[in-house]
Amino acid sequence: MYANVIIDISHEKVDKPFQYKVPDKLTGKIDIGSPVVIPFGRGNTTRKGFVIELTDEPNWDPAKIKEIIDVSDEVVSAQDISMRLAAWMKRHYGSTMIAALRTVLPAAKKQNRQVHKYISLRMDLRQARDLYNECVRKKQKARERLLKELLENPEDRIPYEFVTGKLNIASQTIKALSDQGIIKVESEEYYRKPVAAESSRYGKAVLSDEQQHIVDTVKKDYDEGQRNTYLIHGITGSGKTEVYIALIDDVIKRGKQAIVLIPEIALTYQTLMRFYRHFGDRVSVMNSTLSPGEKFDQMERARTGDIDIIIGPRSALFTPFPNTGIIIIDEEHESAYKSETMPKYHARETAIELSKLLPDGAAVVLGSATPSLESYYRAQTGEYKLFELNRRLTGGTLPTVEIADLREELRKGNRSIFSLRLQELIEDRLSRGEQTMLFINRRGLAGFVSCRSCGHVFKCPHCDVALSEHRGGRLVCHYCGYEEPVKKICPKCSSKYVSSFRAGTQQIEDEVKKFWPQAKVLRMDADTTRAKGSYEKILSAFANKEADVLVGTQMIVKGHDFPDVTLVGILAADMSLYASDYRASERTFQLLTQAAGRAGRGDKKGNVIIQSYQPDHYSIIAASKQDYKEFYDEEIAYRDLLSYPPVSHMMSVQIMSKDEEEGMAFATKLRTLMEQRKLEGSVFIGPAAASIGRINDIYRMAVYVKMSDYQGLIYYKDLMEKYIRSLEDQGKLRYISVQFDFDPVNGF
DNA sequence: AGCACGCCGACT
DNA sequence: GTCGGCGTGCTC
Repeated sequence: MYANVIIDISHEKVDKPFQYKVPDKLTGKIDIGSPVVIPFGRGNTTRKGFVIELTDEPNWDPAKIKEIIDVSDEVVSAQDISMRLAAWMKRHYGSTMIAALRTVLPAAKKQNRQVHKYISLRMDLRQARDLYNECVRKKQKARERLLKELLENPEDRIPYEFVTGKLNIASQTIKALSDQGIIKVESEEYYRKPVAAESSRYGKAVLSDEQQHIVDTVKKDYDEGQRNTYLIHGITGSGKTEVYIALIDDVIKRGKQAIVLIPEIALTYQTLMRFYRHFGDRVSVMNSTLSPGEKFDQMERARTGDIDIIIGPRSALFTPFPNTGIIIIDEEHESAYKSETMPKYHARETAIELSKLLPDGAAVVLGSATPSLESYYRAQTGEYKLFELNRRLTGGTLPTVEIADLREELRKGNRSIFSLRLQELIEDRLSRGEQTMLFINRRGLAGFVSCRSCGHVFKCPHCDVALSEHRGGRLVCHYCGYEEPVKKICPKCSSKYVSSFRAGTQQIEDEVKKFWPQAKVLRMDADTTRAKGSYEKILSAFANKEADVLVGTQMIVKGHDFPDVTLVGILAADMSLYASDYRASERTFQLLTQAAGRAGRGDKKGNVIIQSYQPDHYSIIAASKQDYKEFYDEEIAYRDLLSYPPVSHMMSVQIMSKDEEEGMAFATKLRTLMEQRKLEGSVFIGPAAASIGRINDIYRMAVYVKMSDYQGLIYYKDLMEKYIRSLEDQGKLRYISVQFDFDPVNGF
């Protein structure tokens, strides 16, 4: 048995695996991710390393392979935990160890180290000049070069990297000179701080009874040694952020640190500032706009105790705090918490695993106004502790929500995108100088086909998902591969208004201008926000009342309160319902609830119009009532019936191939492989073309496995991985790649 | 990174 | 000869 080990030193040249023999006495004690003590280098100095792979075959001259000395127990450093977490991610999500390590370990630290070392002269110039001459005479070239540089700039400190790099002087030489008292090596830490913090700290917010109850419970559990996962189901404006801050305060008092995950930094700027005002410069932010160097600096600041709190996207989970005490995941239902690249990890599950790996454990707090089915389900089963925050603290009354039946509109002869009721209300708001938001739900616009007369949607007879129209006039199911030709006439009501519904923000903008030429309209979508800063610019223009109407996609429903918005129109609420995956209803409900929450944030009463072709769909009805529980009960019954997550588990085996037929044949082969070793209670679906069947001329297809036992899915994954590896070793799998996605959130 | 090896000039 | 500094290359 051999183990591939990476050495615990951070330098490019040893940043690769080294192979060691696993001695008999250690077999079984060593696993992927284990910290081990190994002899290294000519002098066989003992070093710490981490096992990243175990194999039977040596791929190095066996005579040269040394033995692992021992498993390194004890002192659980931040790095040990990262390694274990990476190993867990590899097992749990089916990626390579290298990919897992890359995700878990801080980004490359090549340029711009956080610690700057400087070299300066430690003697007066005359002495130095004598020494220099002596070096010239003795032909001690390295010393000569360094002294020359120092003599030319006697006032300056020379950067260490310049000396070792440009001047090519070995570290030993520098050390010798330093030991002899000729030069001085100083190190100076500096960090790039992405946001200049306001140092003023605000006093404690007064918490409501509901809020205080959460804080007290979590504290009490913590004192009793319990490390739980909590779900806070709190409507918008119910004060989740104050609860987070109070919990963090407590954790910091205990000498521990806090990780706060948020979906996208740009969208929660206001929340961010609340943290800054409370914690001052003890808090730092990570986001995608930071350079790798800046990101690394934040990691370093965390490691060295310069900060106690990090706020950032899912990758902030891997912040190497010495002693993390709490992990908070805000807006936990957001799909951004699921990685789309290998390893396809979910921040929520990974946070919980991390809390278990931490030597003293950590509390995990999830918060959302519309929790994911996963979390609410686990709260129901008792796995998480559930808290409800039902009162709006910020005041403002809940808006009146009406559903406009678009089938009815068509019957009345209204073919415009706006229902009569919406037209009436827009007119009213324009006359009163109040603002309107028009929201178009474009998610999952894969080209579903519906009857505009009766609302009938063409669905797969086997899977209960909408069929998508593919070029060539066929309707295709992405789950099982079922196909049928596009029909010109609705099979239900014989109407000929059968069409795929496609409407963009541009169209809506034009339409508004046509109806109300006097209205000033702003548009926000992927096109208008491409330029840097344009997102904020549009939102602040709208906040300053430079426009009457804001038209946009889902990006307008998050963050930012507009007190003068008293009307929200959701133009095609069912758009996301027919996305061809099982989370369509959940996403629709979440989007509608959020969009509706935009109206009436000030003291004026708000209205919301939800336009839909399917006004009796439970996710639309529940959203109009702002009733989460009603939605949850319906949805969980559906998931249960069809064995979808969270009731069961699902693995998507994603095959990418240059050749369509070859890829399909391979997908079929994988299914057969699993069927030969079929486990009780597992169901196979596919292979079928992925919802995006081809990207960059690579064909994509998927096989799905549903099973209530997650470990069973891992068993299948290991089986396929082994098979794929054996093919790769024979060089037979050059144009096909396979990835696994467990409990997928984003369609493939 | 850290270490050893081989090379080279300087000094005894 | 030997000593000490320097540069290079390797580490399973």
